[in-house]
Amino acid sequence: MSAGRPTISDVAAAAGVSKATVSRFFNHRERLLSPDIAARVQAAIDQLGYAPSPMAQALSRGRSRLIGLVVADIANPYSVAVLRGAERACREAGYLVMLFNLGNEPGREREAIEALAGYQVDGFILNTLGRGHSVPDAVAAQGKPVVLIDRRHTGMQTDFVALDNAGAMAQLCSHLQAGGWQELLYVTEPVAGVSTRRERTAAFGTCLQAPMAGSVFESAEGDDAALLAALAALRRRAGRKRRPAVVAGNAVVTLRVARAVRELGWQFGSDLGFAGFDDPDWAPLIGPGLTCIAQPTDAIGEGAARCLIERLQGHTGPARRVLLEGQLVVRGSSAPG
Amino acid sequence: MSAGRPTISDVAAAAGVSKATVSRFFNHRERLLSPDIAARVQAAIDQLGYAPSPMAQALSRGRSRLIGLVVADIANPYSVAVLRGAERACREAGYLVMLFNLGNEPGREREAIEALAGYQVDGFILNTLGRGHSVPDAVAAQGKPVVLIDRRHTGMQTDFVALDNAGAMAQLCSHLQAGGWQELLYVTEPVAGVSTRRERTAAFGTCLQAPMAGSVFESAEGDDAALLAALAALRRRAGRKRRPAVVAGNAVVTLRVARAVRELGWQFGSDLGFAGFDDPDWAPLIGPGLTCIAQPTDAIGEGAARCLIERLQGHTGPARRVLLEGQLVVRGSSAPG
DNA sequence: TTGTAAGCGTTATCAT
DNA sequence: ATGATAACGCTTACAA
Repeated sequence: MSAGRPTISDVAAAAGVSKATVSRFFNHRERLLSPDIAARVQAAIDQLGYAPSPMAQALSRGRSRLIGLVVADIANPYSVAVLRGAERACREAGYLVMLFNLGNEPGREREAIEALAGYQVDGFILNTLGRGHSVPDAVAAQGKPVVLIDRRHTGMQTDFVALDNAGAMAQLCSHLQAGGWQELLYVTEPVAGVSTRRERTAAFGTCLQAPMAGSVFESAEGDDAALLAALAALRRRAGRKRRPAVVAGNAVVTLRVARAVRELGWQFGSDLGFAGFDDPDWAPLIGPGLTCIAQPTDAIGEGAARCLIERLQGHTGPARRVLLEGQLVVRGSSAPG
Repeated sequence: MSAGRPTISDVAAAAGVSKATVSRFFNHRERLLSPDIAARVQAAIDQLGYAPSPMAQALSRGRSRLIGLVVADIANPYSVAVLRGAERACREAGYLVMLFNLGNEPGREREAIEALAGYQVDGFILNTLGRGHSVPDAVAAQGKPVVLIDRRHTGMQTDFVALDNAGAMAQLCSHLQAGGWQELLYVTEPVAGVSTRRERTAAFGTCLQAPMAGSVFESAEGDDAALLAALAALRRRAGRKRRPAVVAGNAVVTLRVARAVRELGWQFGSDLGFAGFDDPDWAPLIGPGLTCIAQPTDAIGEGAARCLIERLQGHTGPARRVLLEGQLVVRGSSAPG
């Protein structure tokens, strides 16, 4: 009766009622419990410091009020920022988030989904690596509602929340154009199989109306020499009449570009223009400050959580696509000249 | 028999054996199961795609193979880096980590610990805010093993893993001294009640043997004007014979100092020396590069996980203090002159 | 070596 | 309005 956490039986005994009554105290108090009994139960609960076991509840109810959140890489500030928004929204709706970090290791999605499913999560929020196709299968197997963040998967008709990539790219390019930066290089992590990267790259292509010209460079980790060469080529292409600028596909790329520029001894805003996706907190400190698209990460996370919770509350209907606008933060790296 | 996940009963039925036999297949296969029966069970498992429910197992066993990890702020790269190390070590030992993020909101520790305890976590790894004293109580109430990361709590006799703060501070100061930076300012987040900050501040004091001189400035969020004033005062104090340098207490402070220096129009490495705790990935990009102490975050997380798992495996004995060495990364901000 | 049955801490369906 | 009692999916004596 006393070792470990008190159970519903302990409370029932202490209050001199049945387990069912104690359970009702938590679940249907107003509707069907007499005030004096309720008071006795309350007293027993306080005295013992009782709290229901979520695990036992989940087992019995078949629902856990747990939401499974899979992130591609917890070390990536974007993932973390989104995670924060989602976690807060879930918590406010009475759900707890169970987190699974893929650590950027490919092929762990299935493991993640199954581990989470084992804990009877009621639904999934997925910010996956985006490659491979184990995700659709694994999710389908669970038959639980899902919302995708940032990266879509072919063959999955689920809710999807992300930045408006095309709109953000248009903002970046027209801003650069207005500043007189006409020879662009879009630097992205390897595109293959990742929807976000594909979309941004495609949007970059459509932004290249005359007088703008541009090309794309895929920057892989550790491949710094190639990036240096690409930047050198960019400036050569631009010559002395057209100003060269880099558009970075995300904060990881921004860091690589900043390192490269430093190594080349160039100055942002004069030797090379810059504007990129994501707005890391160190962006104002690099050279004259880096112009960036700040993603509404909180809203993305919150939107995803909302979508999922609506589904959990029975909302049915076609898969939704929620695209949120980025905010252009102008700094010296894109100064007109 | 078929809706939702298959259960142990489904497998038992399909294999024509009892539930107990299926259970034994997972838990005591070698010791007490005949090969042919094992094969039949295996076949049924494969056919149905069965996996045991961790929740039901936890309920039945009283142990969950879950470790509760509380982090002060998931947006803080230090927390995240430690988390990664801990998570990996736990996973390799067959434990899953259940994460609770305090989001830097004071007073949520108790909530966190109780929520985690509800899921029957076998033990806790705590990287808390460090203020208040709800933590010791809440933990004691659960009677489960605990290891503290980075911040200690008075009145808790538990394992503790952290950076060797005194050693790291000594490295920073003697490095600055060697470079001729003799007038120091230690900038820290508000010290009150946070053991790490207290220890580093104290260590700074003991480093100030002649010819070194120094003082301490507590920098609060949003209080930029005061920081600017403190830096100006530092340079004034130094005069023209002694070179002034800042020691930053962590990456958050480093960011603030970098912003302030930029605003003042100073140059790191000449107008102002710098060396700080934590080595964010943008440190090489600020001015001539910022000299930093890189914390062994992976090792800290892993060490904490190991400590806890040993306790879970029955290790008993006095509370341990594991202090790990930081690594000094020298860059231009502390250049001798 | 295998099966039976009683738990683990809840909720839900009956009665009363 | 309240109390038995059977689930929920699993483990573990105890029997056989």
